[in-house]
Amino acid sequence: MAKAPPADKRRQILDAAVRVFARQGFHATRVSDIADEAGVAYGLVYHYFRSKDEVLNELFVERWSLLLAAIEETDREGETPRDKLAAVASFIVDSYRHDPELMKVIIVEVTRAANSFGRTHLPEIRQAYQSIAKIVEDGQRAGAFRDDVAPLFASMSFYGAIEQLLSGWIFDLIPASDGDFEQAKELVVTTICDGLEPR
Amino acid sequence: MAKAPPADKRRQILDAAVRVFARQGFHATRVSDIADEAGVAYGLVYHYFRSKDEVLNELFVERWSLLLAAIEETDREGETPRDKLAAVASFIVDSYRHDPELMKVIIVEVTRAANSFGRTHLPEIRQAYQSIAKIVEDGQRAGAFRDDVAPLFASMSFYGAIEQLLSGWIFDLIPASDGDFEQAKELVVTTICDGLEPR
DNA sequence: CCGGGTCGATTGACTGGTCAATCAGCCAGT
DNA sequence: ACTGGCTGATTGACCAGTCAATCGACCCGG
Repeated sequence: MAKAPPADKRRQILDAAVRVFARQGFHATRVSDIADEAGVAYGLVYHYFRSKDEVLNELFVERWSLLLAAIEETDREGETPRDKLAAVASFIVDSYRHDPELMKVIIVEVTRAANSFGRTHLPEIRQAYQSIAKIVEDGQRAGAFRDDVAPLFASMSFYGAIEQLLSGWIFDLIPASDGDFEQAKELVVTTICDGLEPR
Repeated sequence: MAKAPPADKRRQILDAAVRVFARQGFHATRVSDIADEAGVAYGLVYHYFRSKDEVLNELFVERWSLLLAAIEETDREGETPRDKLAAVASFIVDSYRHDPELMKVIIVEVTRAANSFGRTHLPEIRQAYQSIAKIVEDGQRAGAFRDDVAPLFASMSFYGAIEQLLSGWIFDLIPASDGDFEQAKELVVTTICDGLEPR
């Protein structure tokens, strides 16, 4: 059997945590729930992580750094500002489509929990808003967008609109077929960009 | 001293709870914190409320019913769909300007905590989205808005954009002068409405 | 080829601290 | 003296985090 499966218990614990956090919420899950879901002893969670918080931490940082990287790459490679915003919206929506449980945890327990857990990560979250704001600002400089709105405000609205749609899917408030995902992307980009067009 | 001040202890407790919840977050506040802040004995909180949850409950219901009423009145009295959406945006932003602590609690602890506490209130929250969606739908029927977007999606984006701006103010991510409040209202209404205009 | 030694991974019973909620009674006003 | 708003010490449950013990892979010397 060679080395056999290393079984990477650490990963196993993280994946289990996503499932349990998504199902019960962070506060309502006991560390033992994570261990049980992972099929692992209670203490092992503490072998790999300093605390329950650190598990969520790790999940957030892993995912959010991908988002930040994606936004910045988009900014570098994209053609028009509208294209860039469309790519960002697409990335976020597709992230949800690809792994709804993880995105649910990120959004519900971190991004939208800025008062409790999310407070620690405000800088990283802010970074995303600012990267998007930069896209808007460049668009203004290039004359593609009207320049009488603060880029950061536009960025917050844009991100907020997307996140609200994700919330709608997460809590079954709006339909979630493939067509719906595409329609949502288009809606957000169109409304924001048309609204930002020079008068 | 006549009847003296009835001192309405119940109200006193609710007001204190707003301050403490805003400062520390719902989970991090102990019932004794509320009692202390209200200058009242621990047990009295339980004289007026069945549980700590019920205190937050009460705060949310009080405020949210005002919002629902405002949206529906706007819908009845407003002229154009755009006017109606502008009035809704204005109401929400002014609610924050008038009582930031209360709005912080409502948003952070209920509206954006749909996984824990907010779950109970999903129906009422959903009701707001649907009332806004109705405004959009009427606009579509009247030919003021393009009709190839689901009204509920537009409604969610609209509300999400506003709520994100409130979050930005709550957590000091964006400037909050009177001018900023007005600019934000205008931004949200303009972008959403222009984006919804028939092509 | 075997005994035994090392060390990290793994286990789960246990502890300490935290709070929500209770309840037995106090006292001011009538 | 009775009633009901009011008091705050107490209790009981819960759970994050600790830790002492076991396991098992691998190595080394005889």
